[in-house]
Amino acid sequence: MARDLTKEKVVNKAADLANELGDVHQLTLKELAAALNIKVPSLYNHIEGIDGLIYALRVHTHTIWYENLRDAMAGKIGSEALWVAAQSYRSFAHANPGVYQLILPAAETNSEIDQIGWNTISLLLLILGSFGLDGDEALHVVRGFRSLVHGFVSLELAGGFELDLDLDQSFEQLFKAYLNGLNLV
Amino acid sequence: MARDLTKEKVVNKAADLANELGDVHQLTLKELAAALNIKVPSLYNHIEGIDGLIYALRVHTHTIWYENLRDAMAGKIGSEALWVAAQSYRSFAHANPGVYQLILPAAETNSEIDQIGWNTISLLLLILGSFGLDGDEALHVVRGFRSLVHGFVSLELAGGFELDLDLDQSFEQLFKAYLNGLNLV
DNA sequence: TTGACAAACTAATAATATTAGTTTATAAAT
DNA sequence: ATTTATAAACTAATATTATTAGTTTGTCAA
Repeated sequence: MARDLTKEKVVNKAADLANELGDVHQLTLKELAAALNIKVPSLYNHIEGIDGLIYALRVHTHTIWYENLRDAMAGKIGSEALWVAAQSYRSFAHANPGVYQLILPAAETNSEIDQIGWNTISLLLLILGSFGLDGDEALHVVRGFRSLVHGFVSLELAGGFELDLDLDQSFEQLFKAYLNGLNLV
Repeated sequence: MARDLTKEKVVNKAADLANELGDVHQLTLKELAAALNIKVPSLYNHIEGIDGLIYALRVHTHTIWYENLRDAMAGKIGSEALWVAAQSYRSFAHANPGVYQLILPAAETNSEIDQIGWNTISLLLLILGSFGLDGDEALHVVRGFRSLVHGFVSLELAGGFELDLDLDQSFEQLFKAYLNGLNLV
């Protein structure tokens, strides 16, 4: 039959559906196949079952995450670049609520995904270098940065901040306090 | 037959198995029933299917989380109390890697779980009050505290910090920098 | 001793994922 | 133009897990 369906289209559709559902693990092959107007077993021509789909979505998510950050930071320097990175990370999560969680490493480590993740971290190290931070010191700060942003964003997505209190303000205050505490203002 | 099996025992066993597996969503009723030496349908005498089990595990996790924090903070004041809270939170996650994620709110909000969660947050507000922090200012700081600790801990549990760089040191540095930035040292 | 009940059981059904084997449309080669 | 190879669809069958229905059995209290 050879329609014009490709693995990329399957993965993109899966990402869209996951984002609509708000959680990638609620997506079923049944629903994905229906959205593509094919039968479930036909999916296996493009992906290796549900595990293969999740793996492909991991790669997809890491890729757009990296590209997002890279583009947002282009031309920015110093603490402004770090703040832009934090905001871009958060926007990325808002735009991809269903697959966002896939940027957490999975049990099976893999060089392809590790590579993209490392590219992303390298972007951050580059900025820190412009502050004169390097070596272990910079690595500790990158861990701090990731923790703080990931923590805020995942609590936010899960609906963990219930009170009627401005989220943008909470985020900015957290981030600025951390930078301030590192004397990187 | 009326054996001495109770809902509490079922939930505790499920938590143990989830922690062994490292992820509560990998636990099956099949495995749980086998561990309790009963057949799968017999589980329904104690829990309402897998959704009911997860719900009960949510309550369980929130409860031990709260008790853990409360006990750790007893008698502590000021910034030491905050640091103890952060460490206790992290230890809690280490000891409960499989169910830890259940402290994130679920889609369906519920007064029972909300209540325990609120108790936990109240503990933190109490300490902040001793710094003279209250109102919206304190609530922003609680959000920051939760974000930072949750982010670090979930990245750590997922294996997100791959490099051979001391984790305790990264955590302490992140936390202290935040406090420092808030001028709460 | 009997009767009620809770909690176990077996058997059957449903939903999803996966595998096996078949058909068909397209595109290249004769 | 016809044939042939192949990729990608399909149907049918199987496996796994969860759930429901209906039955049996052990315990406790009347």
